Amino acid sequence: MLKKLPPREREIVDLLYERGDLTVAEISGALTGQPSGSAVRTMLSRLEQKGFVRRTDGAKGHLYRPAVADSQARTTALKELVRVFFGGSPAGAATALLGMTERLEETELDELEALIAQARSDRHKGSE
Amino acid sequence: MLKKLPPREREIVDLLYERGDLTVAEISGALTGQPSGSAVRTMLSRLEQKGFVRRTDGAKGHLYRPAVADSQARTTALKELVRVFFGGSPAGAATALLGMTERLEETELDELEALIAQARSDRHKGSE
DNA sequence: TGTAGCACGCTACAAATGTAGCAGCTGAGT
DNA sequence: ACTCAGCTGCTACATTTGTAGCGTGCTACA
Repeated sequence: MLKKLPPREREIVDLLYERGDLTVAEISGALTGQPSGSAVRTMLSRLEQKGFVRRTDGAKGHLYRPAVADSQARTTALKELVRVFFGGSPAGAATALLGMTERLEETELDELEALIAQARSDRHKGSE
Repeated sequence: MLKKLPPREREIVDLLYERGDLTVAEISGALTGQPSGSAVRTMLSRLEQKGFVRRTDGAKGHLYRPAVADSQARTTALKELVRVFFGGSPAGAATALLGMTERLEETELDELEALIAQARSDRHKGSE
């Protein structure tokens, strides 16, 4: 799990989830304090060792990406956050999310309402 | 920010957000691997030093709690997670949240719909 | 075909982290 | 008053993290 990673390694993995495949140079440039390529390479080796990132041979050098699929990582992270900060209530988290947003697209609102409608029907069909 | 904390310290702070005020013994008992009270005390001292936790004198020993208010910590964590895993789209995260849930309470669904309705009206009032 | 980049993998090392041992203080029971 | 139990704050120390320096190999191009 990502929580077990030290700060800098976590920062790198987060960056990879955010931006996708990146080279050492790109990572080093994006990290706070712009550490040397050497430093970043060491981190990446350790992350690879631990199984958090995978490497590909690209034209301009190696490319790195998270080893765990985005979708799975998202779900895990979300669950964890919900447990810690929202007493395990996804609805509470969703509420906070909605309240937090400055501006939502109309289509997004539609989509959410559809989701809610579906949750309602699932609920009635499920039991009780 | 919480992301800068090493794994074990992060684990402690998360626990405090999850459970509220705790004693050293309670923390030590709840952590993975049940580290000694000594170890936990050291961590807590460091966390206090760094300004992440605050201490209170309770009857059965010191009580520890997060220094940053829950509401603020929640928002920060949520924003971060949305940025890293959902391309900065809160609606996307909310969708994932809804889809993830096994069962939602009727009242929660109502609340969410109300939130959405309000977001709509805010949106129309705001501009365009 | 020499040489100026790049990018890479080691090696090294200071600082931070994770953990526990120990001695002291305080309150309750005898 | 004596002692035991529970907590506390140091101190110490092995391991892990974070960072950089080097020497090497491979292009591309003067």
